[in-house]
Amino acid sequence: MSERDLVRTAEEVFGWTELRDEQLLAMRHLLDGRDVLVVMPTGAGKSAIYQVPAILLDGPTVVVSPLIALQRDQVTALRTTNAPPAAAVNSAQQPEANEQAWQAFADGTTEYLFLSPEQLAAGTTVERLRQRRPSLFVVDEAHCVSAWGHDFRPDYLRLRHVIEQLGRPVVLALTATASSPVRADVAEHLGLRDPVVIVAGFDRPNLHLTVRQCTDEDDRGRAVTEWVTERAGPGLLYAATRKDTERYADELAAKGVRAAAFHAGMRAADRRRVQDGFMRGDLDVVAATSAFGMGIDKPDVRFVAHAATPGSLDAYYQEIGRAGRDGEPAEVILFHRPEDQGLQRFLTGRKVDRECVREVAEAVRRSGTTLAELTRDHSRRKITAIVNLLESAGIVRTSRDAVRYADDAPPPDEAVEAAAQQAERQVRRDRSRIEVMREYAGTRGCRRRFLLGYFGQELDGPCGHCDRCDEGVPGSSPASDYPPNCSVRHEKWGNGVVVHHEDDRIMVLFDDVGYKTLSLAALSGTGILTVQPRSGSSDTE
DNA sequence: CGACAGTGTGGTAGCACACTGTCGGTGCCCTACT
Repeated sequence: MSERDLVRTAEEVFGWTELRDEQLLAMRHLLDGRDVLVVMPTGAGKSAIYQVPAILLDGPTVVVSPLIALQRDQVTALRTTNAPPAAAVNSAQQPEANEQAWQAFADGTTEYLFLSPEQLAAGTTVERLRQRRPSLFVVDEAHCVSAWGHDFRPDYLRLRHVIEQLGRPVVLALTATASSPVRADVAEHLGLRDPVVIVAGFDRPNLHLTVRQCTDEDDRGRAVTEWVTERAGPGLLYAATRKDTERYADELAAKGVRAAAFHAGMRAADRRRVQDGFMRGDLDVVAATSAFGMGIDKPDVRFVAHAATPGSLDAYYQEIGRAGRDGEPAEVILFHRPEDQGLQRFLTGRKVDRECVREVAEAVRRSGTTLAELTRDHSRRKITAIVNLLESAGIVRTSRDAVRYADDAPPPDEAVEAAAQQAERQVRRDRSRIEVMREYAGTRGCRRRFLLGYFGQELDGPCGHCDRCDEGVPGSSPASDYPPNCSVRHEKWGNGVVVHHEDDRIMVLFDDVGYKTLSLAALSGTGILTVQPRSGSSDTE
């Protein structure tokens, strides 16, 4: 099969006369049987990347998507084309509708089957998929593997086993944002084999970036309300807590702004009404927690303001990426307080219950067991998190529902220690990502260069379109012994990669301890940090 | 870790201040209740 087949199918079936280079490249690799990780903004045509090859590959395509609403949208969109039938199986449908979908899938009528990751927890689901030997396995919003996997969304972490059980179809992972460690997480958790990584569209030159420092909470509240009130919408205001979203929505409404709150604690009907109102243009501003936005593709969002600092630049980039999709100018502003880190530290600071880890490890070692068996005395979430932890520390192996002790694993006493260390490493990495947000807020250089550097994309000069550039930042990047993207080794922190440099300091991502900022003056002539020879990379950016 | 609400303390009036406790984000699924 050739590029011509792809182009012809795209036109005849979907009516697309033009494909972007990156889309075509990804499609070609899929047809060649390579696993592919695609990082592109929403609206850049990620869905097309599996929709077209799915038709040319022999066998159905399974799409795992985290939100039922997204699945519905995709199925509806496919029905407006000449593509073969698509179906979804999820809890929002009547059992009869699900059974019908399975029947059509078993008959071979269905080409695209959409599932939520939780559906795959049932052994019968995997068995039904296996019988049709899917040729393509798609994971949408793949960053959820990294962002949510550890306790909130454990089923995402089991995807790799499902993929194995299905006889390793070609895997396509799709995400709108992923810094290099998140990319590595995605590849690892999904068990991708030597994936082709395709990154496109990170730089969004029409977004003007600003950070405003706030001294106390009242000061910030006033500044945020005032700033938003002065702007013409539509716009998004992200806050840290549900209560804050409601407070801001009320305050804005009192000033005549058509504003509404949005968070996961609201009734489904209210959420729907807010979302539809915003899409239609009946609302100027939605004040939301991070619950708002996944799958939202409104082209004319004119600003994204943050009344609190998110826990990582990945999350921040994802949220600001909802501004200015139409390419017209849009404003992005962060109202920063160092105290925001308190909440983020709390949210990442889950403590390991060593006693419970020991119980689980011993139970598994005695006889091997199942998740269901283990969750009798504790919550499923807690047990799944512990099993995930033990697995990532190499103590236990899981397959489908069964858990067994690894042959080469140490006894439970040592295992608990290893698991605790693994968890601490995770916390250190999460916390270092919080630090990066502070660095971004405090950087004296060009904001866009900082942002893109974090995602591994270099910007030659200052962007000329952020608050720092408006103030006149130092011209070009200073010559450095540690250029961006170079591999380094630190005496204490081990191996890492330089992700950002300013005139007097650099930021390095270390494999073990996460992001660290180092003063160049303190490093000078000490040999603490040495440049390592470069290894190959398949990234195309 | 920090914000905020509720309670306690000091010195003898209402109020300022300190201390204590609680809460804080993302979605599916299944079951029990209206």
